[in-house]
Amino acid sequence: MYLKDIASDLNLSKTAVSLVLNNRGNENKISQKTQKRIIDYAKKHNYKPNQLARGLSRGKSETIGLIIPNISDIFYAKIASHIEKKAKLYGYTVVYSSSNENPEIESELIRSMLNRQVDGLIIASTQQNQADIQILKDLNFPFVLIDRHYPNIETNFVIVDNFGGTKDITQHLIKNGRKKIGFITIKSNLDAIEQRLLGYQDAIKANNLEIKSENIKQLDVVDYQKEMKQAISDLVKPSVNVDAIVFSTHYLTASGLRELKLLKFKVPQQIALVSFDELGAFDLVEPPITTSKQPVLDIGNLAVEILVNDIENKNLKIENKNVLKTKLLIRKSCGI
Amino acid sequence: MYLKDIASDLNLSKTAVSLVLNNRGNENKISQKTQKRIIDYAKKHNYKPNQLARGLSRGKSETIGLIIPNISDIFYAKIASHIEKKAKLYGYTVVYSSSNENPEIESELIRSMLNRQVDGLIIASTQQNQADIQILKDLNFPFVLIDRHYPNIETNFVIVDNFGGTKDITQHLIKNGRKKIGFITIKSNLDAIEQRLLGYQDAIKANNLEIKSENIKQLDVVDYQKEMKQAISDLVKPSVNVDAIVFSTHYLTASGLRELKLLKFKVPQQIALVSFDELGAFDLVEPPITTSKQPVLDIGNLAVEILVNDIENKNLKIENKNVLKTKLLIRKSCGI
DNA sequence: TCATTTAACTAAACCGGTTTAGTAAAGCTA
DNA sequence: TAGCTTTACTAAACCGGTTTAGTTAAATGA
Repeated sequence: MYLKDIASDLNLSKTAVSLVLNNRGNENKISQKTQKRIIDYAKKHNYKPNQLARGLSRGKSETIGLIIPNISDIFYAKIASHIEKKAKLYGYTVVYSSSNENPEIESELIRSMLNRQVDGLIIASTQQNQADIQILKDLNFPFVLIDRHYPNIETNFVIVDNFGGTKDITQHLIKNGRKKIGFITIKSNLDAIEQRLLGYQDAIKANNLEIKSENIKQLDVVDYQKEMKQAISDLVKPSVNVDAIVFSTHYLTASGLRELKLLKFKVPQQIALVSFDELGAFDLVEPPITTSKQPVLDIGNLAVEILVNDIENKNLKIENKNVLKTKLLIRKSCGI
Repeated sequence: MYLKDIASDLNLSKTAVSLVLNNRGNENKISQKTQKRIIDYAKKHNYKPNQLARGLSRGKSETIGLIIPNISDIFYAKIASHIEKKAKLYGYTVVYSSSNENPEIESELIRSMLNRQVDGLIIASTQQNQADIQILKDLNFPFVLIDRHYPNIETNFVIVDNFGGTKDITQHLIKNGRKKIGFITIKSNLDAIEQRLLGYQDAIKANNLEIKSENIKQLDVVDYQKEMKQAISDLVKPSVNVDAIVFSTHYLTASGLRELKLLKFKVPQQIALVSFDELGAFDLVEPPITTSKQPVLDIGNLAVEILVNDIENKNLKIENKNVLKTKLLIRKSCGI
């Protein structure tokens, strides 16, 4: 059932039908009687407009594109879920794609989404794609960066206080008497990862402890599972002998704990540990893991609010640069 | 840069440009020289067709719609990730939406996806929406059901052997000497959930144990966290006194273990437990949890293969009704 | 009572592609 | 050298909506 069918069935023009079904009947002086006929007929035949045709002629698709590194990472999956729910409230559908941390794929995805006429983009960027972000900005195309942003481009963003969050968990270890604290992170140019390292170092410094390079391990993003073995054994060997470890991501924490268990270490008695970011069952793990939890709900909601505001030019006074606080969840792994 | 711009810049018709850029230059006898001019010019100006216009006129969108209960459930997130990767190989983009187990939302999503001219659908249905599935079938619209299917409609599907998987883990408990085995599941009409109960019961029967209704707890899908307390205390009270519990989903397992820990039960010494389906850190939990792991990679890949085969009418002989086996991962929670 | 306004519509252009049905010119055949 | 093919294109219709610029008939005003 197409618009023209309704029109011819009711002996009306496509225009009249289109106007009425878009709630513009009154302003266009279509009589109440005719409006009712159209609406009733459309409802009766369950008419739904072809969104491609609609999008093509209006230059709008009521669709938000979401580009994230990986939908199977629970962190991004949760954000995606919140984004979807919030977007739905505003009448938008979400198209998502994963970049797998590959800037070329990200670039291709951005272009492909534009060709699909998405009305706006939410991007957790690889942070190695400044060019496309700049293009989006120059085009004045609505978009919001989440989780990662480009410090030297002025954009909307919703990120997390990685520095503060990591500083918090590190301080917490120190407060509980740990003095030789290791830090395991990934090799990465991501600002978020950099900030976590700085947060760790800042906590160490602030407490008059020494920042030792031998205490800091940077693993390959892909091969971290293999490299974890070496990293842990380096940190526990007598000459280093850390009494606590800060992990910069949830998957590193899981991997590290796995390794410590294999080596029969007592956590937290011999080695305490804390994690930046949370995994589903971190409260069930033995020992339950102290984390800085990221506010995934807020990230998703805010991103959509900013984006929709931008798309629809509502100019609600929404702060468009957001650094959200993490929440410290104290559990046993830090050795209280 | 639009098609017509290329055409006028090169003094050609839109037709010629369109044909060449769709690799149909040769069959339409466009000279090699002209083809090269077009291709070079398009590349130079980074021309990308408007997908809405393309979709509208071809009646195809190169898009697959994915409808799942909840993208933030790691099980579906993983499937979504595999679907996306596989779909990309075939040149399709994925649009997803979550139904939140609400059949009305599911129905609305199916219609909305059709209006968006998706070329095919992959649906993990609420199983309370037979009507729409039947409509899709009657329309001869390409779709594949995953995770849940409608036993009395002939459709493509990729599901998991819920019966066998649950029977396996239950048998495993029995083999290890457990005799009074509880079963905690959710109240649900889902065939998958039903099959898990039957698998549990079948294992009990096959081993000449008694199926007791007091051993079986069915919790509300939404309020399971609250009801878990009561369920566990019912199962452990002296008159029932189970020595093992089978959980029918990963989140029930997490919740149940949390409760058992609160009550200071020794798992698996006093109560062993096994889980149908896996959560990220189940190997790190204390004790590590024995599960029947679902083959998420295969579910995703197969679903896309069947769907694309269907969409493109390739008629590769792909089995279109698939019941995949789960994999038993034996860890300490079952008390070996 | 005739000009003007208003109510209630509609025809046709448009969005940016694809596709059908040609066409002009060159090449080939008899 | 007229008639048929083939080559290398193109004009215009089409996809299914939205939107602009009217049009017609009735109502109002001076």
